[in-house]
Amino acid sequence: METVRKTLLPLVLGARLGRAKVSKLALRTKITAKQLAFLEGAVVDEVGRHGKLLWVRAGGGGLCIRLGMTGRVTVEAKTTTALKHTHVRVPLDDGNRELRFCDPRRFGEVVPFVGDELDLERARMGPDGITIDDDGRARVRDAILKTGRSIKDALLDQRVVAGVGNIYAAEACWLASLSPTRAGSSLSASEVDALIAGIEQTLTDGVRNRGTSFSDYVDADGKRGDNAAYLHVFQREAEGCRRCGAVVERFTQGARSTFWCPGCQR
DNA sequence: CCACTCCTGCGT
DNA sequence: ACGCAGGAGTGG
Repeated sequence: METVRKTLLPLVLGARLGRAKVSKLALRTKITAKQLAFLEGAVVDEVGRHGKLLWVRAGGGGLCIRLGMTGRVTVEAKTTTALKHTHVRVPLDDGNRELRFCDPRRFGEVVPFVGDELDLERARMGPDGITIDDDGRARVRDAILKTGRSIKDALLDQRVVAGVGNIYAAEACWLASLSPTRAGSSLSASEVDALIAGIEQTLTDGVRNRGTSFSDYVDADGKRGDNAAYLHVFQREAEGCRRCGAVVERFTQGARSTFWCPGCQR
C-alpha cells in the first residue's frame, strides 16, 4: 500500500476532482455516487496511508481506500478501457484522466470521510509498521506479550500493528526465527524485540521492491512489484529454507495458510 | 480458539 | 470440479 501511495501521490496531488461514478455492485461498504458528490471541484491536498488504509484528502474530507485481496487503485487516461470490475471512477482535472478503483472480489472498499472520521478510523489501528517509533514499538511489544494468541494471529490484527498481512506476518516470523504458532505471551524480551525488528524489516524490504505481486497487486501506474522473488518462506512450500536449508512447510492457521521453516523457527 | 461469510478467477 | 487466493469481520 505504501507503494500505491507513493506512486499515486504525484498523479493526483493538486488535481481537481470531478463527479464520481460508482458501479451498482456493492463493495465491502456500499456507497453511491451521491455520497461522493461533495468531492466535485475539490483539489487533492494529501495522499496518506496508515497500515493498509489509504486516503486521498480533498475538500475538507476525502476518500478512504482499502484494497482487500484484489483491489487496485490506478490513474489512467479516460480514453483507455477500464478493466472489468472497475467500481469507482473519479475524473481528474479537465476529465482527460481518472482515478479508478478495480476489485474483482469486492473485498476492498472506497469510503468517503468528512471531518474527524478518518482520525477515528486511524485511532482503531495500532502503530503503522513502517513509520513506527520507539513509543509505537513499546505499544506493539506490550500487545504481543500480553496476548495468548499465536504471534502470527497477533500480527494479522491491525489493532496490534497496522500494515501486516498474511505474507508479511509469515516473513516477520521467519526473520525473527520464531515459530508462527508461539503464543505472544511466551516470548522473551529479546524474542519480541526480534519480532518487531522483523516486522519493520519485511515491510521495508517490501517497499524497497515496490510491493509483492502474485496476481492482482499493482501500483497506481499499473506496475507490478518485484518483492515476491525476495520472500523467504511465503509461497515457498517444499522449497529449501534460505537460512538453514530445511524444507519450508505450509499449514492452516486461523483459516489461512502459514508458511514457515521448522528447521530454524523456534 | 474455530468456522464461516462476503466475491471472482485461476491453476490443477 | 475443486482448492486456493494478498482482508476483515462475525458469531459460536
